Amino acid sequence: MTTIQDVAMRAGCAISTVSRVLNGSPHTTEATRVRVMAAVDELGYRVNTIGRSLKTQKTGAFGVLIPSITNPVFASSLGGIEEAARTAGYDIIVTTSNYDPGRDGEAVEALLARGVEGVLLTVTDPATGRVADRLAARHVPHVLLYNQPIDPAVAAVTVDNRRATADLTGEVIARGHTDIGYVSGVFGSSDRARIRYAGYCDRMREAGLKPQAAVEVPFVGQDRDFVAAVARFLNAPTRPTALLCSNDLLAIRIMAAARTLGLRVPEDLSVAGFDGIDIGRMVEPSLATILQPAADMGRQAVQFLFALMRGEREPATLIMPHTFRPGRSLAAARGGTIAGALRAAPAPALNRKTIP
Amino acid sequence: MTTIQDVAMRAGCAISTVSRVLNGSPHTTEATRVRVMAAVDELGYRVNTIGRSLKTQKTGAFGVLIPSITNPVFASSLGGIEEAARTAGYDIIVTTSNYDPGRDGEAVEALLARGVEGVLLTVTDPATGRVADRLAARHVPHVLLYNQPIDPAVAAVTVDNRRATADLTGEVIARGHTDIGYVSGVFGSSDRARIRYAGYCDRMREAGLKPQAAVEVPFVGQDRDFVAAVARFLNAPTRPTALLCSNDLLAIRIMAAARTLGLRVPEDLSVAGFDGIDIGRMVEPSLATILQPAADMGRQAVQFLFALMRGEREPATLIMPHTFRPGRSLAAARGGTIAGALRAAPAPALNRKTIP
DNA sequence: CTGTTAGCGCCTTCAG
DNA sequence: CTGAAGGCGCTAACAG
Repeated sequence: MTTIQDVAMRAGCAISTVSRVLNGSPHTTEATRVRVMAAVDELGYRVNTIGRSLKTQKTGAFGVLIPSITNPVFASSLGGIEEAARTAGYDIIVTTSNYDPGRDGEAVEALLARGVEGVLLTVTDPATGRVADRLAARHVPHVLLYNQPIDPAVAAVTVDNRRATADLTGEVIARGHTDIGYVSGVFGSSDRARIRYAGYCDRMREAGLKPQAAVEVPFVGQDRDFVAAVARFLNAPTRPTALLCSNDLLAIRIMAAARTLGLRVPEDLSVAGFDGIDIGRMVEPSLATILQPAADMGRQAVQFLFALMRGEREPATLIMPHTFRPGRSLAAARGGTIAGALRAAPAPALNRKTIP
Repeated sequence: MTTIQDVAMRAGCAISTVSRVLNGSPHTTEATRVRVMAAVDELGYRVNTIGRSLKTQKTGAFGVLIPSITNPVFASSLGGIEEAARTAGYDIIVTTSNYDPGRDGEAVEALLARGVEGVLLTVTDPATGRVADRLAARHVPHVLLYNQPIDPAVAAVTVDNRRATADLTGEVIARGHTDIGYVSGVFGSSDRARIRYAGYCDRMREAGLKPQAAVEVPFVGQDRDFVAAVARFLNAPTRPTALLCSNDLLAIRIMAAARTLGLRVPEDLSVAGFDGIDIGRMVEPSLATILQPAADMGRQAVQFLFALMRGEREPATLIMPHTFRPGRSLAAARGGTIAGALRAAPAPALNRKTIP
């Protein structure tokens, strides 16, 4: 490894001079600058970031904590984050919690020990986890992403999940549906799921309709178990004509499960999601959903974090715009009655072969 | 910030003693151990990784370079990598090249400057990029992921892309297709695409069929442009009855485009992909593809990297098993002639509205 | 404008 | 078994 010392010797000057040249200090002669750069080239020298960090207390890196990398919505935001970070010359250290509240805490500790200058996080639940508090206690700038902070003093970039789901519910109602169900991931592992459900309830009541109890399905797990779980309520006599899902991945899985159960989407069941992942536009039928600007939210969160680090901004909640993206999965209600839908679907016969 | 010094004072001992306790050195009394740990707890002390790194020359982090985070196949492998790294107490620094060969080099430099102990990379093209050489020159352990190394002395974890595509082509041929096309991303930005195409050619020739020229479509870009590009060859009188795509994402986009053009999959056109991303099982029709164990490949690459770092293994190419995953997108050829397929699809009429 | 010097937080011989 | 001291690579006063 070649150090700044080697460069200094080669260039015939002091290490401080080399340091100045490298950091573009104004007080330096063109001649020495050239000499130093030449030495740098010849020796193939590259600053040792870690030596620098020890001195400056800056690591040029920040941490990112998300529930999962394989959910496209987080992958998208991570893509935006990575791009914005790289552009600013920052590195990112990526960790996942896999929706495990306990791991949120561990992950943040690890990030802190590594000396990240800031943290971007999507926690399992800001209400119970309180990881943001630990960050605040140690004066490490941080921005919540997707989460809706409990404490307004913590910075966040999100969409108005409640309003967005209310809007989406409105779209479903506008298509003549009155019997609208709600399926979500486990509430305990996602504040978004809870908030979105509240938005659904808002709009249902507003329209004089009765919000139905949310069906929580374990999101991760084997395909077979999932289909079985879904079958349990899709085959019930109370099956709704339209189903809102707390996120797109869930919606897409539900559509696949429905197909397995012999139900046609949207003829027998309309489905809508939330997130606006790309894949939703390519599936058949295309998925109606709420589009949140994931990549852009990631970029914005990075900018916000930098502003926080520079002390240029105070924590605040930044609400990004959401839009309704129509899709063939959401159609007008036919007849609009449960009876009609049930008649159309030969449910019982097909179920037996999929439910153990 | 509380340092090891503070702990030493609080515990009434020397810094070195604290260090020994923290690092589990055997030469230490139970009594002092307890005293030190108490001090650590009371002060909420956490080792400063960067101070330690400077001394030990170990950062406890390795770098990951992939083309894109938003392609599910890379997201999956990244998920596996992250998990394996975390389990081993390592952090990962993630960078992307966005399929830009120039950025491969930059990214590796940045990783090196940060002092990563190793690097996992999927480069744009190992033939032209030669980034692995730079890593080797600086004695930084590294493992190629997905890439097929030119130089057998560089470690790699991949599947046998050529053989796998040959297998897939065999499945298509077995279903009665003889007119089989190949679509891929730009060859210049993916060695996999080239190698897979070669596998297709192998099997076609073996079956006495004429391999068709690969159609390279720019993978990134607007939806409209993509459909237009695809329309150009899907509407040609020479349209094949089956289409092999160099990866799943491309295949799924092609299926969506085909639908837009009024073609039915698989009735008018069979489609197969490569990668085995989850979404492929949920789309309608489900996508026939080659499944490569992405997450597991990521994990294996991490293990390989660790072995390399410990000097326990020599570089080698680790070939992971691939499997054919059937899907409804690939059906038996009907009649098996171009004419039949053309008759079935009302192509010309529908095209005009999608091609500018 | 440039060189000297003192650490940043930690680990690790080397004495005691 | 424990303490003292040097130094990892670098930056930032402070002199010159």
